[in-house]
Amino acid sequence: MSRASDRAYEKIRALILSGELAAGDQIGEEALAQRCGVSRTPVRDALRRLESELLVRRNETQRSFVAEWSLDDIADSFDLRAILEGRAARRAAERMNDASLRELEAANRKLGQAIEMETPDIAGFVDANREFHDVLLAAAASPRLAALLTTLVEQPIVQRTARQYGRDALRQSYNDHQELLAAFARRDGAWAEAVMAAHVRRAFHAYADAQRGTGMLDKRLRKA
Amino acid sequence: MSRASDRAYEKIRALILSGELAAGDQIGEEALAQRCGVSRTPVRDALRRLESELLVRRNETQRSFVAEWSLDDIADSFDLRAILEGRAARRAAERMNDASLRELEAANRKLGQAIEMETPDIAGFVDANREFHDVLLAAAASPRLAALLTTLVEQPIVQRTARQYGRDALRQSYNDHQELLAAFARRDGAWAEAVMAAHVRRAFHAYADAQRGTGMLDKRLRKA
DNA sequence: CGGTAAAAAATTGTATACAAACGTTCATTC
DNA sequence: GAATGAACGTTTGTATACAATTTTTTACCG
Repeated sequence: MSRASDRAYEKIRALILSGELAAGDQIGEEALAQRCGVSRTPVRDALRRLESELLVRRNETQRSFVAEWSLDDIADSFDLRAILEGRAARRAAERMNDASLRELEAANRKLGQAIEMETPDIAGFVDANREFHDVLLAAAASPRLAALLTTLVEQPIVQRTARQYGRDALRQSYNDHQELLAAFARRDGAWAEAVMAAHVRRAFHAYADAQRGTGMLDKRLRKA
Repeated sequence: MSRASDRAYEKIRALILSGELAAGDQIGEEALAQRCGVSRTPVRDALRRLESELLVRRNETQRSFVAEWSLDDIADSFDLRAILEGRAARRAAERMNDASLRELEAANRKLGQAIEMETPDIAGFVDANREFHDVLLAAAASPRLAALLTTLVEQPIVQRTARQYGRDALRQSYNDHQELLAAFARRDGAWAEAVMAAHVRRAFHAYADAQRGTGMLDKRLRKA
């Protein structure tokens, strides 16, 4: 998409994920347009996108609000990710070729290096992790699966999760990926699916535990 | 959404699904605006929605084309539906309450009546079928699952599939639903999931067989 | 006071004008 | 004749004005 539209999307998304726009807040198009330095037209585009990603919700009369994610919502989201990423892993295993396999190995080597530094390089970890999952998704060769996962996987949540990880948890992620590689090398779809499902579910509990600790969860839906 | 925007959406969607806009055709915003009797603004909204439903594709330079669905694409779509509707059935079974159960029974009674008329009432069948699946989806209590399935289930494809069904296939659908009801009554999520997955996969093969028969499939992607 | 209705303010939807990007054609050069 | 590029027409992106709708305020009546 185009410049102004993208800028608005990124900016609004950042405002929401940083908490500057709090869950439940009403968001007016005009106000956002000024904050982003563009007109309402690209802001409307951006809001549509964010709505389809469930970061923004609209009430029955078309007003927009920052979506409120309860623990149930987050559980719901991870639940679907576990299924769909599991299926992606299965399909990838069944279709794996040597070139993709080498890319995945390289990505996980990078991931391994990031976590074994004196102090773990979380940015490097997240980066390598995304690369791994992207190559995997491409190997799964399902445009719809890719589209669904893209809207489902909130990179900021991945980041927050990763930042909660201690070195042990980071190593476990590395090991999961290594096991996935083994499953891929053997073209064992069922194995890959099971490993991936466990991988995502573990991430969910890490995230939920951390959130419970910080008391960051939304208490209750307000009237919109 | 609002009047002009909805009108454009419905109209364009109808043009695509009826084949008046053929797969691979480029679609200009201005031309569509005139055909729909609205300005480009609501047409752009509509195109965004259709793009997210994968009925419209955009090339790297933002021109829009009617998406081309190969048999692989249709298989991909049904594959995801089988997984997600299966998961919905499982969740519904685990959360089933008496009120929803009675609604589902009523919907399937209606479905049964529609297919047992002298000549089967396909419209009635499709209607009751949608009602059944809607209640089920509500009972599954997963907003994300609901959102994903809504974009995935192309009602026109459901309709085309149903029109291909003979009375036997229609009765099999009825029986599947009855079995789902039994699984729901026992709160047996695994049973419900398995029945639903089979139900959707059967629908896929019915659709694919019919398409192969009519030679309606897109041969190959053209250059965009 | 409490409640209702009308008016005012705020917000979103649509149309239109113009700007930017893209694709095509045609002339020029080698 | 093939390749390059400049000019033109087409298509999409953005801003803005105005229309339609919704929310809030205010004034009035019971």
